[in-house]
Amino acid sequence: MARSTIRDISRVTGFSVFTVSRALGGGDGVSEQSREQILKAARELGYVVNRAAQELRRAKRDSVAVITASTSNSYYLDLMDGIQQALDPSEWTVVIGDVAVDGAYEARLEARMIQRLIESRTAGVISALTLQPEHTELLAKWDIPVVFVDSSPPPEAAHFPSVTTNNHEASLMVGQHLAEHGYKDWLFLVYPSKWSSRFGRESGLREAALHHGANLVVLETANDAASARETLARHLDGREAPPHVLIAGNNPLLLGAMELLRERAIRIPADMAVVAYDEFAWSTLTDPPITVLNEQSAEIGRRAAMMLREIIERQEAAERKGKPPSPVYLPEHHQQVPARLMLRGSCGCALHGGGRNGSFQAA
Amino acid sequence: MARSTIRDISRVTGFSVFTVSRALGGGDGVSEQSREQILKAARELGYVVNRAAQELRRAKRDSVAVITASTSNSYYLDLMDGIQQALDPSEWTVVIGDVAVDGAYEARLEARMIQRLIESRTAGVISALTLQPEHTELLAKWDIPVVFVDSSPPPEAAHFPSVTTNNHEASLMVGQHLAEHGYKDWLFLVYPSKWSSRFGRESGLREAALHHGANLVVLETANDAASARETLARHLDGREAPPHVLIAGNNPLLLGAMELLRERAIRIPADMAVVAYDEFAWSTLTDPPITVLNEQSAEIGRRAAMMLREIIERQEAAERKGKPPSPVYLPEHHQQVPARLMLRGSCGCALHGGGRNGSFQAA
DNA sequence: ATAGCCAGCCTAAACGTTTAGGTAAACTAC
DNA sequence: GTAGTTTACCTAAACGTTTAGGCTGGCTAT
Repeated sequence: MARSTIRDISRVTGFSVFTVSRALGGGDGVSEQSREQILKAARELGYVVNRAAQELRRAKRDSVAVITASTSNSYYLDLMDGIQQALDPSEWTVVIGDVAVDGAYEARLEARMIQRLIESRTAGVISALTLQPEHTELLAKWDIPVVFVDSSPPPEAAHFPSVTTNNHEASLMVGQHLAEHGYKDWLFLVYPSKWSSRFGRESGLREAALHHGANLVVLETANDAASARETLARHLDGREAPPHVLIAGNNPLLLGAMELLRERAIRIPADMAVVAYDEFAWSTLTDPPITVLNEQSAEIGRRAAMMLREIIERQEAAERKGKPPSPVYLPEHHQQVPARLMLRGSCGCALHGGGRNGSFQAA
Repeated sequence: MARSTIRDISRVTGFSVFTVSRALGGGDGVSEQSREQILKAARELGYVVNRAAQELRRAKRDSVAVITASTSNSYYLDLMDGIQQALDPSEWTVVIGDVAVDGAYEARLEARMIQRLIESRTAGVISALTLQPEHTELLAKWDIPVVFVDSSPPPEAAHFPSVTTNNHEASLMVGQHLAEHGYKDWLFLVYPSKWSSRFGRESGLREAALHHGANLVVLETANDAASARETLARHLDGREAPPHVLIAGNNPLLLGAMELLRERAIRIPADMAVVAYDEFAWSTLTDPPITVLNEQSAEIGRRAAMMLREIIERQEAAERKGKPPSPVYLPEHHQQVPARLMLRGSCGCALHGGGRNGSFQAA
């Protein structure tokens, strides 16, 4: 087959390479008649533009990367949905870069991913985890804007934009509800602080525990279901009775915990109540249905994507005017999205029917 | 900041552009001493290769695309895992191309995706759905190899490689089990035949129903949870009693069905048994735990990726020898992976404890 | 001492686009 | 009828790499 180039079309039609490029690109300076003739020839030759050549020549870059670790977390599916919604696929290419292997974060992969993104001159990055300081620095050096979602920028780059859940608030809400149930002995099973949402979640729970006179134990585990299960098992082995309530820091940890509780026949909520961060598809169908904090991750994704798009467009405008091409980050580029507590059976609430999906929303 | 190029390094070090390229690329023809000097300069300048320029110049392409629709199907997470395992990330870039919006397949997106893959001269494609004939033709024209997973090639391209579950076999196994329970009235809730795994699944159930003297109703729905719920609701409204057993064609359909059954307070398995295709993380924790057919999608992904890699390597070798660069597909490039039936409560089996994960495997 | 070879480096041409800058002819305004 | 503008097109130079081919000067084998 003939991998045809613009030059081939030029040869066939008799037009210059310039005219062909213009005709294909939809620019003006070509008569309608010539354009049609050129397009026809292109179709017949099976021409497809060579993106490498195109990107090399033009400054404009149109792909955006989303960096995540542990995509098995259903949180990210919604997040991606929101991002896709805000970035018209005919204009932007969204590539997702998972820096986890077997669900576990790997620093090595993060480095490789950043390198790759710079190599391909990515237009912008949405990161679902706090990147290592040297990597934000590198991206800044190459004028590639970054928006953090569900995570904060590293302290060295505090001015970088972010869209997060108001985790402290959300945890206060959780704590309030637990207190209403009368639970005094709380166990918070949580992932490492590599994922910065931990800080707000933990501080909120601490404040709530203090305020309501409850005892809070924080139990850290690696960020996957199997580790969560192991860690929780060891912890429960070391104490006489289970806590009043288990608070799972995210969806994979909840999964691991639930597997263990089922294995040990610990009844929920009779023996121990359970609440968790992260809404997920099966939450109403488990035994019992799980009370979760819904972060509206699709909304978070949508906002982050819009923010990034705006920053990139501003950057391009500045560049056209000959101004420095560094992205400009403003105070309004820090947004917080409120969360909602979805009440179901696992926290101890006795619910009759509930809404269409068997859930109530806390007032 | 200086977006430095090879030329800048050349200027700084005094070596020619050629030598710098060789030093960075790890080729020979450069003394160790010079190389170190060059690498040092590159590091100091913050040099990062421009991939567009690199790809333009060299023939070698190193990125592989996975085409899916409806990634929310947990099946695909495992599939991706398997693929990633087989393609060393330092050598290959795996990009995932979702051609669904809001979980629903869109032909428009498939066309755009194929276009994009050709534009960027992707080395190979793994497709989780039967591509449209004109698209396989287009990829063939550009000598881009394709391996189908969990789906067959279009009839026009029957010789294209594929790795699938032996769906017919698997359905016979399901049917056998349902017959053992004595169910005679089967309802198969299934996605459109755009996903070709439907054929084997349906034919197997038909054969089993015939053999065991059961009545099989096939109910088609769009491939997402919300549609499944609607479709099933309408179907149940139209009949006196629920069927003996509902067979959900995949994971999203199961989710939609379960939501409906819960809403209508149809007890499982007392009023109606449930079995489903696709293993998923929460299957043991639902109420009741779901009996599913486990297709071992990670294994399928691994095999497909290895197959694709081999085909690409063979293709490159042929090209180096001046032979035609078309990919060569062999008979052994059709593989089937057996499935396993995981027995849990929803089919009517009364299980005591089960294995560590509350499941038995059918003999 | 001569031929042959090799390591280490260079020059120059390619890869397939886009774009800056130009020209000739055809219109428009007066 | 002239000057100015617009339309439709062209030539040639980029973009940042890799690579084919060539040139040294020092080493080895005879």
